[in-house]
Amino acid sequence: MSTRDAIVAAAGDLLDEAGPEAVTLRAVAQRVGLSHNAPYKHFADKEALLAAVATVELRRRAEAPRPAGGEPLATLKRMVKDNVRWALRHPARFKLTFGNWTRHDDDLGEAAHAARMRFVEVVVAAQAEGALPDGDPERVSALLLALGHGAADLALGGHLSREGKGHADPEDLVDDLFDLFKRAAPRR
Amino acid sequence: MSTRDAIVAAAGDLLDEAGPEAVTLRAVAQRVGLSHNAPYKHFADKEALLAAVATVELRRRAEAPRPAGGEPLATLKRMVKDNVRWALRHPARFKLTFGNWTRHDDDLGEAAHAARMRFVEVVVAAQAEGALPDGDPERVSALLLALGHGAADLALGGHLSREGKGHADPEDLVDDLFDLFKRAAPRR
DNA sequence: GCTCTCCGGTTGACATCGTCAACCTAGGTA
DNA sequence: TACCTAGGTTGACGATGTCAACCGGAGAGC
Repeated sequence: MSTRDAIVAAAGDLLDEAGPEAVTLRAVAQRVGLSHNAPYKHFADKEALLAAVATVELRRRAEAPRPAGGEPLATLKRMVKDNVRWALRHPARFKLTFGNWTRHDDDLGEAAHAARMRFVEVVVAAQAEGALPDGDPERVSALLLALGHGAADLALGGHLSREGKGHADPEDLVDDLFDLFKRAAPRR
Repeated sequence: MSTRDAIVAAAGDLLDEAGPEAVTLRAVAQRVGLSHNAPYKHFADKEALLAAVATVELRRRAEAPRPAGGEPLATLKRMVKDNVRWALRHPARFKLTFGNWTRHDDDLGEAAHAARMRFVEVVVAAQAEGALPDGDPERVSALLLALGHGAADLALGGHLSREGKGHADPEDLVDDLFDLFKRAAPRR
């Protein structure tokens, strides 16, 4: 593993273990056993390092093998719920990945695009079965991703309904959306 | 206007004009014409000040009068799109409001609850007309809010489909969701 | 074999930021 | 009159991102 990769990994670990505010260049460098300025030999600045962390995270999630069997619609639902669960389990990585980038990063953009494309493929398959409305598959895919993203983000902020009456888990909202699809499907 | 309110307003203005990283306690204090430590006489720490900014923002949005006429479903769609447009026009305020709160703030929690309740009311009306599926109105409302939130957040991060083929505005996704509602409505 | 040049590393400094402690002062209260 | 307190000030501190300067060693070119 290159030193650069070690720095990225250390930053990711720190993120998980101690939250975003603990991810300081000095702490990262120390964890790798280097001096506080070593990261600057591999990254232009802190944001570039964080972009690398987000990129490996997106790639890891996109490259994980999917059990391709079963109905496309069920697979799709599983994928969206997977996204939601990932966000809830690793809030810091989730918020970093989809967070505040002040510059464009080519690698990150490409990794994000690849991750999206995995959804589009399954949407196409589901449309072929008549299980999803026709229309641009990228747009249908965006609808799914947006709902999952929003549900997870609101849940993390405590902005879903309070406990008790009317309380909704983010995964429940995914179920609701897929129920809508079923009831609106071209062939039922 | 109390000094406290002036500080909150100054922080909000800075947020709009120069982005989140420009909102430093010193800059806020200077804009109000006070010394760099004056905010501590009104807020426990920076996060408490930011929570106050988010609270007034939520209250302002919740208290804005709605043109109550027309079909509830159309009103609802307008409200969701309003949220999306607000997020796109004021990304910093949007991200602050729904962002990373490490502590609970009573005022902020209540303001957020009130804002949600405005949606629930309209959902109830739409359900009474059969324009929305039955089921817990808070949960249907959460579905709407989550989609709008997710669509706006992804759009801000450039995570919706690229320009050109398959490109989807966040408002388009709201339209798509309401189309689903129409096709799945109990009475069409 | 000698020299030169980078690549990756180090040390030290700097401005800025959030925060704390101490002090000050005017106005209301006992 | 004496006192307390709300709101303000100054000055300091440690942490952080970043910059500049230095440094050693592995190759490339002669």
